[in-house]
Amino acid sequence: MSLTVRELNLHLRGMSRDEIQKLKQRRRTLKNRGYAASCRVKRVSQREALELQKTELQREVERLGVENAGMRKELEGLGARLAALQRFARGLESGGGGNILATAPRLNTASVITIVKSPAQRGAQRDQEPS
Amino acid sequence: MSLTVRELNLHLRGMSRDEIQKLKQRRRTLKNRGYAASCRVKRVSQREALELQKTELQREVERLGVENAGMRKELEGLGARLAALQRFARGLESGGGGNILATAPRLNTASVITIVKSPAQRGAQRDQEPS
DNA sequence: TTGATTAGTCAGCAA
DNA sequence: TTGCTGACTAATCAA
Repeated sequence: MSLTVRELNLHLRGMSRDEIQKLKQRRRTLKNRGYAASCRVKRVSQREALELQKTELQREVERLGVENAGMRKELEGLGARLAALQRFARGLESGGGGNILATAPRLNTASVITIVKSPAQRGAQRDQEPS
Repeated sequence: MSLTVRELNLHLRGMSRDEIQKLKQRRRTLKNRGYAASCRVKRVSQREALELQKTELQREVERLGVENAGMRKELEGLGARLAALQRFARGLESGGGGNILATAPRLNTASVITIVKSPAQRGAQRDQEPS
């Protein structure tokens, strides 16, 4: 079966035309059988590849989603801290030029420093409204 | 061909056993032809569905990636603003209890307020160090 | 019996 | 000629 045409012809000497045609057809049929088989194998492996890609993409979506949620939470926390600082700074401003100490006493300054120094994970600071 | 067995038998009266078997086989063959066809159709539509899902997932990954990059940038900006505020607050602290004005004059207070008031999209404020 | 699926066969296209 | 693929057939399995 795995002979070239030339090699095949070598073995075909001294055969009737009919026999030769029959043999060639047989050869073709056997080859076709193999082609059909590899065609099916290809079909299956392509489907599997597609499913694999799909799974990987799903994993990627999951990963990005988690990362995304984490950053959203971080942004929320930082936003709350900035808002608290903004309220504090407004207090300093509204007190007038010369009397900062009245509206922003030593204690408040320290608390701002504390807020600023704390890393990132406290959403409760949103509630620290100075009224 | 779309008759039930009962309906078929009605038309089978007065036929030789051979003819009946032949007809039944013919019926089966025709049905098989249909089954094979729908099997191929199914195979194709499943593949298309898989490809569609893959495309949608790729789009989702792209969307999440963009959203992700945006938030990362936002976090960066907020972080810079908080750091600047922290340096300012440290300046207030190190000046001692009674002399806040010396280390945090009116001008600096105003600049902090400006920083705090601006929404979110300016990365250049990192350079506004109160010194 | 019916419907689905697999493997083998042939037709027909493309390289 | 070779290789691939669609459609058909028969065999086989599950329901």
